[in-house]
Amino acid sequence: MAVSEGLAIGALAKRTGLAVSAIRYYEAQGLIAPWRNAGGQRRYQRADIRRLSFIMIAQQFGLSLPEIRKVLTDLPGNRTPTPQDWKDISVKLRAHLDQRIAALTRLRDNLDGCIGCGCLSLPKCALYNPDDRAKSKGSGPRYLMGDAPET
Amino acid sequence: MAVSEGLAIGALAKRTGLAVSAIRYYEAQGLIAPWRNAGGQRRYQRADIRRLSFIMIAQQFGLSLPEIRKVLTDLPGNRTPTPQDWKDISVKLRAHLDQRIAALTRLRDNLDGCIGCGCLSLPKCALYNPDDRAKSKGSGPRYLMGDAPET
DNA sequence: GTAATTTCTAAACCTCACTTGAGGTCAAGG
DNA sequence: CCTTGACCTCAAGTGAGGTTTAGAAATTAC
Repeated sequence: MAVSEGLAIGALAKRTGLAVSAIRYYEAQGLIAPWRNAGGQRRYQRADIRRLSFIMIAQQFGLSLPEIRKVLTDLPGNRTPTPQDWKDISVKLRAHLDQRIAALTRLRDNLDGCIGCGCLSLPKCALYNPDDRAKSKGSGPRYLMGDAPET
Repeated sequence: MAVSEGLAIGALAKRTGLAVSAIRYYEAQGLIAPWRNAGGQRRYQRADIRRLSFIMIAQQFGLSLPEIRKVLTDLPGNRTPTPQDWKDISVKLRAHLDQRIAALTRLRDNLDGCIGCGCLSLPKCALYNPDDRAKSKGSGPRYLMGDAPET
């Protein structure tokens, strides 16, 4: 057993905590690219542990798999990320996360306004914030009130 | 035309900005309960405008439809919510939202730690936060790293 | 040299929050 | 009365992010 024949998918799954099926799914989505051994089984580099960890973290940050793929493939030559690459990516993620926090905080403040004023008419309050929603889910027009005709 | 024959579904849709299909879907999910007129068509109360607005807002706050149903059916007697009811509900939503903001903020701070230390090993950093994720999606075990054996 | 374990593929299935389509009925205006 | 538009039901489709299943082949452990 040569030292560097790579990890089998099950080993990688144990290392990352992901399901084997999920790793194969990520491959189908173009997020990771193992090679095959003589028997046709997938083999992974050590760096792929980090790659998968990054995927999980980025998901927590609210990125979709296509978005994550873009971040990863934007690396020059689609290389295995260097330490500096990870730093750069992290900075981008931070911006993403800051945005989400800001959006939620705005939402909370608006709700506070509603509670405070006791107007009871939630829909007439400050919660006219189509942006976060309209973009967040892909399908169908879902704008948030905003045009109640003269009652 | 008697004054209080209620709103038809299309009128309600215009008032709320929701699609007609969405309103019917909410009914199927037990979130709203119109009555039927002689011809079998749905008729809604005025209060249902508020009910739907509430549903949309709660969704922005990250509640699923089953969760929203629970909030609504927890009202004593499943009555049409009073002003005080809406206030109480809003307070609960605020708590929910505060939690999410706190979780994201924690996440961001942890990421900052990773960037700062330049350790490059994101998975070994402070991002061991299975909670938000493990509960957020219903199916399958998905814990977040945490057990990389002696590499 | 078996036996047990892993891995392989492909396709089907799952949840969530809806939308769309087919085929048919109801309500309102002229 | 007749048309038009709104409404009805039920089934199936969508997209994200996977899991499950089944049968076969490869690998590992004893």
